[in-house]
Amino acid sequence: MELASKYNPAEVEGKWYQYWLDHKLFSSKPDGREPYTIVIPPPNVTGVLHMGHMLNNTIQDILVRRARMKGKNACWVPGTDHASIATEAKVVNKLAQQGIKKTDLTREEFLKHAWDWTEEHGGIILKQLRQLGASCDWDRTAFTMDEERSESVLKVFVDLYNKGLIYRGVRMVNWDPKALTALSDEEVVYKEEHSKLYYLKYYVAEENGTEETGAEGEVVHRDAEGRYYAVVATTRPETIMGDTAVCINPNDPKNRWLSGKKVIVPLVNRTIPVIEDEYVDIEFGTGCLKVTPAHDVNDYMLGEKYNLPSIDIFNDNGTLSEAAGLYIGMDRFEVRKQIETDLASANLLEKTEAYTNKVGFSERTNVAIEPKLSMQWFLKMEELAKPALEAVMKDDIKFYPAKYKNTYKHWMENIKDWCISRQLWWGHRIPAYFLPGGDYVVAETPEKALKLAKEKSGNQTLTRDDLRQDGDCLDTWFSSWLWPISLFNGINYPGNEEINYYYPTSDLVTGPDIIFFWVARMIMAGYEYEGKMPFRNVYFTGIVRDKLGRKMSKSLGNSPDPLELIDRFGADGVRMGMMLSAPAGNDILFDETLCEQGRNFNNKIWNAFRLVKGWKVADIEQPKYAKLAVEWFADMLDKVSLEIENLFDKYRLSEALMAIYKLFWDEFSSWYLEMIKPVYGQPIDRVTYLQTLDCFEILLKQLHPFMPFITEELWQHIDERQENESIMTTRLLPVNPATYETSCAKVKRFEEVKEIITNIRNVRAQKNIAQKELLELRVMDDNRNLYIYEDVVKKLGNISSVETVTDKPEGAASFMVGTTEYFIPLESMINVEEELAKLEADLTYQEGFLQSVLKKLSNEKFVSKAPANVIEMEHKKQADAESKIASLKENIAALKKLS
RNA sequence: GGGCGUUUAGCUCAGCUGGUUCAGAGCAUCUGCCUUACAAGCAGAGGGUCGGCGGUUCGAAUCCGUCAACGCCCACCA
Repeated sequence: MELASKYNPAEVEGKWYQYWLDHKLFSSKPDGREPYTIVIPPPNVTGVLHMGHMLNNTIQDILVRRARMKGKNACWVPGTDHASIATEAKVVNKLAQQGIKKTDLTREEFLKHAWDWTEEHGGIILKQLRQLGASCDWDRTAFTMDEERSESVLKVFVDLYNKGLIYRGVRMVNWDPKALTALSDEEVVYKEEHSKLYYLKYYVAEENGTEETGAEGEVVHRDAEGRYYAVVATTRPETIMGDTAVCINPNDPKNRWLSGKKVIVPLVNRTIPVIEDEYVDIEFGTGCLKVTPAHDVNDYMLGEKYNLPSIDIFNDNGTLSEAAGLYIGMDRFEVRKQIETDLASANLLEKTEAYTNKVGFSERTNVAIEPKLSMQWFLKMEELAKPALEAVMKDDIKFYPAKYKNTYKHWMENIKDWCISRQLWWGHRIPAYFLPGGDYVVAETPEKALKLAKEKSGNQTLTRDDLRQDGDCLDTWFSSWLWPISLFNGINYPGNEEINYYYPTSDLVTGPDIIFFWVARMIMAGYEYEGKMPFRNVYFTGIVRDKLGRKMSKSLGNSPDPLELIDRFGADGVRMGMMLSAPAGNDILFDETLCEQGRNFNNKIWNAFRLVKGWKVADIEQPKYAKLAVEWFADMLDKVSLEIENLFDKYRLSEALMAIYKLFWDEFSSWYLEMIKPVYGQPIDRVTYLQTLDCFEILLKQLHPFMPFITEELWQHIDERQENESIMTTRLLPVNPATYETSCAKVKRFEEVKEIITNIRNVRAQKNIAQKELLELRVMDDNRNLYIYEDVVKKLGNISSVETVTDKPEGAASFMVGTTEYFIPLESMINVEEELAKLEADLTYQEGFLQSVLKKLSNEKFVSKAPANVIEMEHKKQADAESKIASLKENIAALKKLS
């Protein structure tokens, strides 16, 4: 077989992916095996693959492929999310480009556009995942708005409503004036903004003068004409039209004089009361707070408490409404500028100050959130949260890394009701139907609703047309929180075979940014609807950043195109590049050189394979060095395999990969293959050859979860394979922990041999002696290891003979491994001075080391308090150092005689 | 404002319940090699006061306190 000297991923990746698909190797059906299930975090249906997906899905694929090879029935369920607000925004934009306004369309027309868009762009991302090698069971591909999922969502809504957990009411919500919808608290991101603090004058109304001023500590304002006024600090002067009170703290002496007064809203000239509440911070601004119940969450609370009127001065799109009386139709931020000038010219603006505050922005549309009173649907969370919190705290569900338990706990303990309605069209429409009188019923279908409506109203003549369905949609997360259940139809057909088999799923791999949006809610839904956790482990990935630590973003242009990376480095190379530096929960600083490293590794594997397969095989006796090598490597494989096992158990995937990387590159390629390599042109013995292929196969299996394509390609070439066979379906056999200790011991023993060889190479390098030139090796005393591995040392060191000596040879380079001394006779090639300097440096070090050990041992406290084994260790160090010093001194003396 | 986390080699990170010659790995760097598997490579080498200070201990990268820098999450100071 001829293989190119460089691995070409493009040639094999497509071929094998198709092969896997053709043979249904990703598909899963319930059977007698232990299930291993992952549900994909559904990407937005119209999304495009980015580096975050690459990381996330690579991890999932590694876990799934490994589980499959461990003999589990692995099922990775793919799908997409309708992403209500994001997709609707995209569709609105696209329509706008065609000159179509959403408001000009009926709901049905708009949804037609949205579905068209979804069909056109939807699922691209899933196709892209195939290039990465994702081993999803594609036959199970789902969509949060497909029939089964939609049905589940409505069922759950009705159920929660009937349980009294869903209610409808007018509340202060986060309003997105661009998307024209309410948002949940989680969809609001707070950013610091440099703005101004405006100090406004609120004149005291004439009718109730100010005669009782003058008390200690009061701060009273009067203008040139002697009129009294209060000063109110605000960051939002444009909301004064909605003011219905001014509030002071009853314990604030500065503002005592305002108690019981009425004041006049600037420009608006409305007279409003001064109320008192301890909510007001005495130290902030002037200690006077303007109260705008319709446009601030806290003011709303005050309004409720003191029964204040509420004036909604904004339209839904953030312009001022008729109710404002002024600036009608102007945008809120325009008004802020305008009103500043108007207030100033009316002499109602005392001053402004620079001020930095936090402003909420819509996560999706990035416009400033407007707190707004509106009628919305809410889900009560308190009861749902209890079992969900406990599950994580008790580690029934494990978080990796565990630090997110804290974050989770804090949120769950302070959970607020979830605003689940959105004023959007793209999504699951709320199954509430209004009767002509304003009453409503909640049911999964219009038919059921009609039946209920008749019962509720007692009016049997009602028809479908008399019922008006609520126009709102449900929050996207109201469907995704059911994902692990709805994918197996557990809501529609409780207790069906699939849900019983696959649920709870095994691992969830996702980003910590959606821990509340999604993870927490899935846990709640899991306990509510299945009585069980939705997954056993949650692996939180980090955020992919560029090498400067910046988030990858379109606007910065620092996000590489994943598909282009795959073209350049191969899917396996990119996968490896991502995994090499992605410990759970840590952000990964992505650098293309990581992919390069991945590609290089692929090439290394490729070439190692080329070497082995290039040998001629003969039925000759197995050389001793080869036999030793095979035995050693078997131990090495055992040792590392168990270590990898343990790392996987702890989800330390990048470390597991590194362990395999070193195993393959350093141990297998650099040591093992060099050991067994036959002399050029000579054949290899059959025994070693076959054993080497066995080792190679095990290595490929260990590598396969990380690098599926190249491992499949080479595995197919190891032997004659049947059509339908795949490395995917081979088993990764467990390591026997009982033999681990002995394997480790043997591996360690061989490390000494490696050290001897390295030292020989060093001598060659220093003396400029070519590898071809044969050398001799002398050992000071009987060394069992050397004796056992003599043939290996001879081969790799190119040593003609190894002899044990009792006297130090003269004119030889020397080195020590452990406490044993080795010599390489070189006669004339020895530079005495150089050699002396080296030995003396070593001697100085050893003496210093001995001193520190002796100091420790002469410390009475140490000797009396440290455990025996530690003291013993120190004694051994002492003895070793002393023996080294003795032989170094001898060598130095001998050398000096020579010079 | 509260909470959490991080700080170890030029870079990215390991280092679990203190104790092997414990200061590590990969990458990068440097030196020598185009040695017929691989220059996307081979053989070697150098490099860190473990963020600062203080404490506990026979012994601290590891435990405690404190300070500093950075990051993340939460929170109604207009």
